[in-house]
Amino acid sequence: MMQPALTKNQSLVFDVLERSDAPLSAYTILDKLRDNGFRAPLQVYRALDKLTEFGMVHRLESLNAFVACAHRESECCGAKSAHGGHGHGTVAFAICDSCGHVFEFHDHTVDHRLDDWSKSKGFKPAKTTIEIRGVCAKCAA
Amino acid sequence: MMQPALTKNQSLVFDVLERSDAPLSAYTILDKLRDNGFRAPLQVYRALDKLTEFGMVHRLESLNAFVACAHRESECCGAKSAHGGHGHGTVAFAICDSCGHVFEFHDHTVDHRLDDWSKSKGFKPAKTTIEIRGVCAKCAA
DNA sequence: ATTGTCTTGTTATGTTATTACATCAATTGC
DNA sequence: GCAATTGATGTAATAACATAACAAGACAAT
Ligand SMILES: [Zn+2]
Ligand SMILES: [Zn+2]
Ligand SMILES: [Zn+2]
Ligand SMILES: [Zn+2]
Repeated sequence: MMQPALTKNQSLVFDVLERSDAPLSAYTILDKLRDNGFRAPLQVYRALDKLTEFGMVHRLESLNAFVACAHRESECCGAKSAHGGHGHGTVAFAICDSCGHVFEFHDHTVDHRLDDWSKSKGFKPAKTTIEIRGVCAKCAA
Repeated sequence: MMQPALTKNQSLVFDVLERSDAPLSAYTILDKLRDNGFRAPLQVYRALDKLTEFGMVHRLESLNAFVACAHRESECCGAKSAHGGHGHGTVAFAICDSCGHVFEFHDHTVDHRLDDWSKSKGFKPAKTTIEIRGVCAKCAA
């Protein structure tokens, strides 16, 4: 999917996420945007839905929170989605429970193994979630 | 962790989950146990916490729901937790969005790759979530 | 019996997400 | 120009998921 120019609300939500160094819940985003005219959760959820669809934002299922995509094209094997944009395949997250920092990475072997399992069972995967909760190097020190 | 005998509430919750062929939310479990004297969410959540701790129940993060463990010791490489009981390491789930059936499996290679990533970054993993949402063979047919 | 620990019951509250409906703006076809 | 369509927005109400706080009961160890 090619991503069109962002609407006003989408831009506001994305900017908030990009400036944050930890995942934010939809309601936290809402609070941060009250001064910009946001009054209801739906304004946030609608923007998040689109941004997620564009691949610019990821939802962290184990946290019920959202992060701006931190995928680095350069340090990646080149796994892309069929979509346009900077899209990517399955991505994994390591989430520090101490400082909240999220590391986004891609592992081709992991993808491949999960694909193999799916193929062997005739399971048709649509979306895969991989999240490692733990403590980052800095916080563990 | 060795698992002690289950308490009354823990048994009731576990039985409900074991009889179900799809994941159940805490509130659905609550409804099913009204006739057994359950009146409040906390009665369910407390039991679920313990059952999860014992490794008898898993929480599906992408669904906010719970399943009884379907781990087959026999078809497993032998990855065990340090705990007693039938404990296991990281397990993956394939969840059919059509019929709700959940396939629980373990892939040693995947575990190993994620461990490698953690080690390389000095990240200390505590709990890993792997969930594949899609459509099962039966439903895709 | 007293203490400590674990489980339970109950009420209230907090947090996350969606439904329903009205409105507004940009685009397309005539 | 002027419908008709489509997509974005605003607002209120509600649903769904989860925890805090406190009281009371069960049970074992001393
Ligand atoms: Zn990304
Ligand atoms: Zn950290
Ligand atoms: Zn299991
Ligand atoms: Zn199915």
